[in-house]
Amino acid sequence: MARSNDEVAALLQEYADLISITGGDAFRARVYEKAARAVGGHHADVAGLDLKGLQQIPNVGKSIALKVREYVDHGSVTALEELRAKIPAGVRRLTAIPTLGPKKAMAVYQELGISSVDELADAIHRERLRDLKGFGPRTEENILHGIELLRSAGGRVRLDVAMGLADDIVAALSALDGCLRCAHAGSLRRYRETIGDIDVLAASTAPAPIMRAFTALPYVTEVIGTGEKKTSVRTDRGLDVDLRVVPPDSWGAALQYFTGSKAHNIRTRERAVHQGLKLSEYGLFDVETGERIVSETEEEVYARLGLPWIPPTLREDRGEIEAGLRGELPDLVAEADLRGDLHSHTDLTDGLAPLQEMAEAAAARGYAYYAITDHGPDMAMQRMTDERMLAQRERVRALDGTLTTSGRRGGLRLLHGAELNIGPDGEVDWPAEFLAGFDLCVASVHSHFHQDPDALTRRLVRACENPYVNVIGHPTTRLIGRRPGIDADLDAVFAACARTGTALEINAHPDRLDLRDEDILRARRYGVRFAVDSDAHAVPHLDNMRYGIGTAQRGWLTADDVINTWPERRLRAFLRKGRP
DNA sequence: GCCGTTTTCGGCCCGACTGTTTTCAGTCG
Repeated sequence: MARSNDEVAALLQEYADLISITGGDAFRARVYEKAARAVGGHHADVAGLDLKGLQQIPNVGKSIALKVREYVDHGSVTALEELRAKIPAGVRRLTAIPTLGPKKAMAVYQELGISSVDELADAIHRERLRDLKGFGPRTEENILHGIELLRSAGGRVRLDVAMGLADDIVAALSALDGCLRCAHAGSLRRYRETIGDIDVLAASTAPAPIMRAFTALPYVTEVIGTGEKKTSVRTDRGLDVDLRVVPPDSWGAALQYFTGSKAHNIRTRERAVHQGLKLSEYGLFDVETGERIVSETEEEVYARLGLPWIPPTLREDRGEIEAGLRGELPDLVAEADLRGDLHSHTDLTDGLAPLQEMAEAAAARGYAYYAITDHGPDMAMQRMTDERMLAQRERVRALDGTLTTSGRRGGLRLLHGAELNIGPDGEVDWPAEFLAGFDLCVASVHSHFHQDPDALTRRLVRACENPYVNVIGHPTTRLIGRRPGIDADLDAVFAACARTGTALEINAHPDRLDLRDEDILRARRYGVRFAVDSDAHAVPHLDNMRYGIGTAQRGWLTADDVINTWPERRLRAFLRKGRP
């Protein structure tokens, strides 16, 4: 069941937008924006907080707390309703057009009464914008072009798609003579689940040839803007790419700056200001003398601000600055910590590769253990039977320990498991006697997504209470950009996982990344353990683990939180789940 | 409207690029 936080965050963001459009105090608008983000990311449901509790949330003071209470109690906020009465919703939507911000939106509304994208396009064709101050022919062109882009709905792109393109670009630019360093930054370096555009950073003393090579890349369809230091292009992959070229000795400051997030940067720059310093992409400077203090590495920049180096996956202004100041940044789980993968398929069900190939690929990754978890019979299309599953177990046992796994003593340990289906009432494919024969069971929801929240919650909690269910697979079943997660009370599920010794999966497939980072942050407060799994249906899917680890890091997880980093003995003890 | 190692008022991140400007506003990240 959806928490009120997301609704309230949307409301506060709308209020901020309307303040900007009406020309209100820009600082006031910024506070509402910051409060919106803080509410959205707050662990507790704001519907259950009193005024005092609300004011514990950063950037929520008395005034905003009162508005939140008003919304929770009455379903609306008077101040917001008043602004909505002045500014039609369509005017706010105009600001979604690239190059058209709050000022221009207000201008066309006030001067011409335009309050929708269609009306705006029409007005441009009738040359009605010509007489407006600040609007020239290029502005019209840009707005029309922006409307086209908006309508073709580029949207955000899957993490792995963006990573592939970024790797290509970095490789191409790195090969150039004058390019001393090159790397991707931005939300991609932070492993956000979707990517709006790619930021690439290069170090060079001669930017021009790099800019030229960049705009000439084969997948570039349009140059949005180009200068000596920055060039932006559109590509045929549905992604825009920004390239920044900086002097080599600015590399650290530039990488820090272009990695973001914006909110994290604002916090670091504020810290700089309080110390009489100025932080930009060119370095950390003394305000008085203008002298550059540090700039070559990220570590130096953070250190001079009194902070340890902060991993990019934490840079979201979710408390990482405060934790850094206290020396309490988590020692994040890394891909190298993984000892195995606990969720994978073979061609016995809907996987593509046979058991042997999947196991060999796992061994090649240097895993100590690897679980085969094909679907149970409740997924009728998979044609699973007891006999087929038991026959697979024979083959798994025969293969167990026989494959040399790189960099480890002893052979790859194979675990025989299953991905069970959690039925509408929380029951799973097999009775206890049969389940007892597996080394581990993942259990996941695959259908009946639209039950009411109570039923969905009971269903997942009941699965946790099954002594043979060790991992809840892709817990919300969302598909990024295509299907929202189920509407269960996740807090109740998290509590049940912690109570019963059931791990929550972080499914590493870039379509899922489920649990998502914000849910992980909440779940870990309950003391839940996690399994970062590839859910591989083919050999190349094993490489998706990096996205699962990135997501786990965004949820502030350490290796100790993740059961498939544990030594085999500790893992097996966890999988017994307190059974006799 | 929030906040505080400049604390109850006076600040609030910084720079690149574009277009319409004769010196700068708007937008973006």
